Amino acid sequence: MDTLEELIGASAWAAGLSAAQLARVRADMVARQFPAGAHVCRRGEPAESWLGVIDGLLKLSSDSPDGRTVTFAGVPAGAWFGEGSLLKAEARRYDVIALRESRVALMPRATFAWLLDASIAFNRFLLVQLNERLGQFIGLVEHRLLTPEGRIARSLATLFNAQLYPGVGPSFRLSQEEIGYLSGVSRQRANQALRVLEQAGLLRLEYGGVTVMDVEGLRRYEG
DNA sequence: TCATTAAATTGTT
DNA sequence: AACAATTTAATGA
Repeated sequence: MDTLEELIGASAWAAGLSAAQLARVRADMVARQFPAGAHVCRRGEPAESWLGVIDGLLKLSSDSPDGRTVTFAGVPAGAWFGEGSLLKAEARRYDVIALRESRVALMPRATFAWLLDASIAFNRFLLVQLNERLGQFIGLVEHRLLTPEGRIARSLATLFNAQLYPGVGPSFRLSQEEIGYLSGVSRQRANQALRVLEQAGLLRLEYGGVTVMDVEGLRRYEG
């Protein structure tokens, strides 16, 4: 995607809005560009907006006290996130970092709150979104118990969640280094594990990307 | 269109 | 972490 307008057009929640509602949403939102490695949000910051990814790839992560980085989720283009902190009026619970150069759309909290009151379609969208995320986080609990193959399979399966990330097709531009960041393994180990998964017929590796052949297989993979 | 070069990514230790 | 090999993208003749 190239523009804020395109992102809105591709978003399920926008389809249910009236022309007038859409007009206000468009007027209130802004887009910002972040270079690779930059913080989009910092943990502990007050959450002032709902975020959508126009282009690029973000990760939601947190640094534990002992210095280890735990990644909760990768967020590809077309996805929206951050509703949890807005709904509870609390500080951001995680860091948001651009894994590659990315463009992000920001909806001010006031607009978000207004949509919540004004649109049933918007509420429905958030309900599904929150439910899908709950599923993701339940899966996260056992993430550390899995082999590197299992972790990567799990991370990819969540990234190819059609409900949360409608912009992600079967083949996706994603380097092995990025897969490593999302899965919590080194690039070297990611490279090794990815080829095991390819041998198992679950995905196909290409230069600079992957094609997922069997999402369910990845989700169920136990290594 | 082809050749050259730089940058990105992968494969391996 | 470092290094070599491979692929892609960009450039200019």
